[in-house]
Amino acid sequence: MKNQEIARIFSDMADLLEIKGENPFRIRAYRRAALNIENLSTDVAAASEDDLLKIPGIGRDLAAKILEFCGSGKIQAYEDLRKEVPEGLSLLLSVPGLGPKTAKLLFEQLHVTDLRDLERMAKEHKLVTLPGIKDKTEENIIKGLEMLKRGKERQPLGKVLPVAKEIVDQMQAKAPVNRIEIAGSLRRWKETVKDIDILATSRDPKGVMHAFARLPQVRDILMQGPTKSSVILHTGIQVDLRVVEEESFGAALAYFTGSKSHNIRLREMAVKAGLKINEYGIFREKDEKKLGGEKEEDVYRLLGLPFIPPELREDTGEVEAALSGTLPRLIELSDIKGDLHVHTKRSDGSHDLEELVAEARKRGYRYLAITDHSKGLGIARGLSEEKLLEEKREIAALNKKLKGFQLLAGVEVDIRGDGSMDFDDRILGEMDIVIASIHSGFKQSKEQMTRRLVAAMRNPHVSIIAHPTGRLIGERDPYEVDMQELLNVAAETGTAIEINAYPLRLDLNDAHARAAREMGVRLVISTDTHVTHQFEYMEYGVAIARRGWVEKGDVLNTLDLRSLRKKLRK
DNA sequence: GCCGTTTTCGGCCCGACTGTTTTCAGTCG
Repeated sequence: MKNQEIARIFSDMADLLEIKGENPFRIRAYRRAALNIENLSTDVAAASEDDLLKIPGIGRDLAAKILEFCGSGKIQAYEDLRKEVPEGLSLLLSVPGLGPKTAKLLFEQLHVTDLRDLERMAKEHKLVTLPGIKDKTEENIIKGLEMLKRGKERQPLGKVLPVAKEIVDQMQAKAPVNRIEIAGSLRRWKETVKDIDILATSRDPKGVMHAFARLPQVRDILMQGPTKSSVILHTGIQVDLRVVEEESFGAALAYFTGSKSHNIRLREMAVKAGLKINEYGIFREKDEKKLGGEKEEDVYRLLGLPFIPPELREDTGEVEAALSGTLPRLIELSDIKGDLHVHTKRSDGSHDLEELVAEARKRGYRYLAITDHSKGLGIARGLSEEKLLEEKREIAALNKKLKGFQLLAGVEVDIRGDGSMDFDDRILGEMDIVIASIHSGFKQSKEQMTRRLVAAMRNPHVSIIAHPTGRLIGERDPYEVDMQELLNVAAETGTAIEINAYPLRLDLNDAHARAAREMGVRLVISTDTHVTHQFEYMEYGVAIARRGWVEKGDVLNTLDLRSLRKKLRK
């Protein structure tokens, strides 16, 4: 997919245009286009001009630039811009608190062209010679540079969400808050997040701000006003807290949940309808009369829209779908009837069958697939043929004792480097469920990787492909795979693709899940549990599915056991 | 640069906080 490259170029172009002091609306058009392309579920390289024009925020000009890039590998306008604005200057924008105006000023007056120049000048106390810059601004730039060095990149959802929940708990205990909720990209369950956004209501906003700044996790206070504060935690993550009145809570929650581009769409619609939306409510334009805002639903209702769930609010077609009454009925955690990817201590898990069954029943599940690793995966104590069949017999014996719950005897069979399966068909044919996945040869070419996965899907015994790109968010990049081809063959062969709910995997990701669904590919959501508390990760998997517009009917492990067994056979 | 049951030209979301300012520009979300 060329999408990410093109998105990055458009976003870079926006930065360069901003430094040049271009028309802000033109800049916004580039940013919006970048965002929409980044979140697109289909490959722009395969799109015609007509297809491109259907993408929100893409008009004649940007469509031509995309086609130019797909044809020649570059965009002339971008190359020209880069010649005009010195390399490194757009990097200045990555310094928190330093924007395009200051960058331009620094370049024109002091000939600063990169971060090293900037740091040297700031430390030599030269920045204060510029108009509008005094000691405090210079200090803030030095601080911003330090923050940048410490790294402020996006962090995985699974690491940040528990931190956010802990802060909410502490605030509830220590601060005079009434309601308090996590908002922002965490509430949208984005797979990585840049910061934590929290919204609260209180009769004593100052008291809330005071308590917030004194939380033990706080390393640094970035700003603190009467209703809004930002801090940095010792872990380096930024937390923004906003306090509003009770009667504005819904409007503020909508505003603070974003995404930014979704909000802009709503506000544009509001303007056209003679309304105004801000974080305090929804107002009639002519007389400023407040029409609503206590509940989040008010915002959508007054625009004539059904409620749009937070996971969909990315401006990737959800507003259009809401307008035409075609929003999906998203899958919910309670729809999940069982987990189809679980390890025992026979391979690299920590529990025996009875312990896993007890934990699954506690969650209201009706079935569980036991899928230990295959023999070739020595590092995970993969099972030999004999051990696997022994486990199968044990499962059969246990099943006889269980009421209203069944175990499926399965295996997570390794797809070898040459595309062959780590067990032969005779063994695989014995199992209730066969998951195939890749654990080695991550560096192979896209063609080789795709060939391995396609070979697995064409095996009549393989019902599911697990974690199909092998990524670990923030730790290991996805391996190269032709996703379009993978999904084509999945649809053709009836092989289900897994959304792995382990928070560092979340693979399929949201965009791929959406593409899969549109192509009629069967999905499963599984936790890959090795230790029982990991069953909880199901909510992450369901969230990613929801971000991919996935409905209950798209997911096999929402079925009862009978129907599931039928669908697992090809 | 995009977009259109107000417009093919002339609009384009809205507000908090900071610092350097006597009323506002810059930055951020």
